Amino acid sequence: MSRPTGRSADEPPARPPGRPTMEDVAERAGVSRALVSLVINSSPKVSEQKRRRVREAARALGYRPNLMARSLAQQRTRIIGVLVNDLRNPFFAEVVEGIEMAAESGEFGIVVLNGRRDRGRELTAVETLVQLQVEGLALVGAQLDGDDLDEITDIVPTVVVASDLGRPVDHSGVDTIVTDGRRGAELVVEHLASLGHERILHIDGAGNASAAERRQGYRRGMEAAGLGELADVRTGGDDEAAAFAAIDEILAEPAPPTAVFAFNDLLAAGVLDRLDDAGVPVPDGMSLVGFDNTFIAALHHLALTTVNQPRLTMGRMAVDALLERLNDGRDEPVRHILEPELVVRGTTGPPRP
Amino acid sequence: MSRPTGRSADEPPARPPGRPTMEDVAERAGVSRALVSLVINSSPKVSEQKRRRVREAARALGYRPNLMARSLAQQRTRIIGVLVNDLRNPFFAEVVEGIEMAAESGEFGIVVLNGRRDRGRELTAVETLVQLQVEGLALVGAQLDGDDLDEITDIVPTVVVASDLGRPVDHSGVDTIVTDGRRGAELVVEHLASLGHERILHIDGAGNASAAERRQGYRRGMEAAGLGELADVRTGGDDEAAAFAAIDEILAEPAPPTAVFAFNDLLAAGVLDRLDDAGVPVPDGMSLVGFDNTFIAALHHLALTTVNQPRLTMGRMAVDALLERLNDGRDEPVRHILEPELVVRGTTGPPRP
DNA sequence: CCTTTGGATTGGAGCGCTTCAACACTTTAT
DNA sequence: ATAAAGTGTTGAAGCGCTCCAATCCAAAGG
Repeated sequence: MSRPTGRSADEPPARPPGRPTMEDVAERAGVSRALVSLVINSSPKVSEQKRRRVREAARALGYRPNLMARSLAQQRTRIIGVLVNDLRNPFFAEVVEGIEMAAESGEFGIVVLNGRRDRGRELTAVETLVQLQVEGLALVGAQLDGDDLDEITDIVPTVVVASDLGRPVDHSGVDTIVTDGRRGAELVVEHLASLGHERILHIDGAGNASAAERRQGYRRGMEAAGLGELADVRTGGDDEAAAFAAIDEILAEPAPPTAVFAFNDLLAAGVLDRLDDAGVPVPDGMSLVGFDNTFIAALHHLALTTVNQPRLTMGRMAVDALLERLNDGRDEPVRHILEPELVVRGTTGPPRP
Repeated sequence: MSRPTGRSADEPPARPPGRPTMEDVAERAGVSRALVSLVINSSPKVSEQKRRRVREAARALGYRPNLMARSLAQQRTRIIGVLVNDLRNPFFAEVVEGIEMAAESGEFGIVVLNGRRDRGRELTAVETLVQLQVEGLALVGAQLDGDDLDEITDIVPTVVVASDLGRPVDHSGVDTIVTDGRRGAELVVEHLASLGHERILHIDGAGNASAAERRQGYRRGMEAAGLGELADVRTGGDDEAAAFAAIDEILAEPAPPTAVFAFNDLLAAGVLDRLDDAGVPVPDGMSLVGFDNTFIAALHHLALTTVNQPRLTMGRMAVDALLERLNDGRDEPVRHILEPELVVRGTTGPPRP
């Protein structure tokens, strides 16, 4: 009575809509679904003969495993979620590349979501990633703060790259990979001061994640150089456009600065453009320093003095931090603070006498 | 039948590891799993009272729906997969932003995978996206050709952006959004020729997806200008470094060109650097044109003459094309060919007499 | 009073896969 | 010969969710 392959007239062959599933492959190869699964996952305990038959059937049908189903059954996704502040900023794009490369060699995939400089979007993006069941979360230059992450971090290991949650007190689930922005800013001021500059202005990153740190470094540097009361910070942002207003303002003043330290390279490029418009020569009329050492700074025609951050390394370290938690079970937070490096190019020189 | 170690018979439900599921929420709210599902999907047919109780329970437990499970059950993901040639190229990054924005307003999410200029990686990336069950596929500047996509395109609607599969003959599942690269290149040559240049060299994009088209446009332009036999193409690539060798070669020749048309802005920036190294003034000693009109070209210190491509628009159109297939059931291919626009800046001028 | 109606709720059958205990068969040890 | 110890293979129980048909219950209609 029980015919195994009893497909009688009342049951149509059934290739309704949809792609072939494991079931289809199994049927075509004349084996069980379980065996197909073993073959797909290249288990060693499958006879060469069946393995071939299954492979053959899979190819013939154009079978592709359904990652969603697999993840669900397996209770893991092997995906690292990446939230990036702004993909248009080459600095972040390169950090992400570093993350991607490292993830790849750790057998993980990544899913990148772009916050597009909007904190609200960052929040929903993180939520999406968590719901996607990512096994680790890398926040690149995120503007989110500790409170936003409170709930998240004890659900999924998190690493914050190229920005900082500030006091990492109660966030034992969060690792941090940053370049020391304070120190970087100090280096900048030291450099400018040693060239003889006194009126050194900082155009900051406004609410940007690393802005506070660099501001602080700037202030400290000014004080250390005995220029404490000349310290002057203007609100900028994180792209070229943000620089314009600040520069216009400065140039209209009675005693403009002789040097400008911009929050990042993009901003510095904007400053450079605006100074150009105004006919102020750089560095003779004004010295200028950026931050990040993106490829833009290296362009000979800009030759921007800046502060280097090792982007690929940061990306790699971020993934390593995650993998240590995932694979080795580490559960205390780590903080890697990388040394920034001043890169002197052509936009800085002694002030005009 | 001895059972070595195991859960005792009176084992309480426990909260093993793992996040709360719908089941947990249902239990806490004293309702069925189905009802919780309805609430989560904001179905109108739920009493206000139960809705509140479920919401409450969900919040208390920190419940987050599992997107994998949902997609599996629902048989759809609402995800558009994006494969991008190179995230470090601001041009592609902006196209992706356009895609992301459009997808968002169409209630789709996107997953971006980076090919990192490697065709093999592109292939596996596409495979991954398909397995992820994306509902649409956007290939941005991909190097893949028709054969690679043969199987893919009748599984999932595909749109090729900013590159071209060439003859779209048998690929009725593929839409195309491109700027007319041939025309763009012609515009460049026209511009240079009208300035009086004759020895106009093209440093191409090597195997890059849009390279052939621009090469062709260059050749046509040269012929149209009566400069056909002066046409000269050198192998470049798609980043700054690729330009160096070509420039060194050119400058060593007896009769170097008076103008260079580079495959894209990045390459042009490399050319500019190298010319700078060699002490060749631009545009007086050499005119230079890029392609893409990325923000780099707009920097005053480069002021690169280039060809604009409407990146955000391209991204939007790509998503629209996909949505037309997904939502409206269109099934013939469309090809949108956008008009390129020459942007004249400071790197082009008449040749030195 | 019973039936009808319709809104609110629920049971249960999947979605495509993994996984594990159990089962056939060898092969080897006893 | 039988028991023990492998090999391959498979049935079936999930993974967390959706969704349809069935059920329940009150209010309305006859």
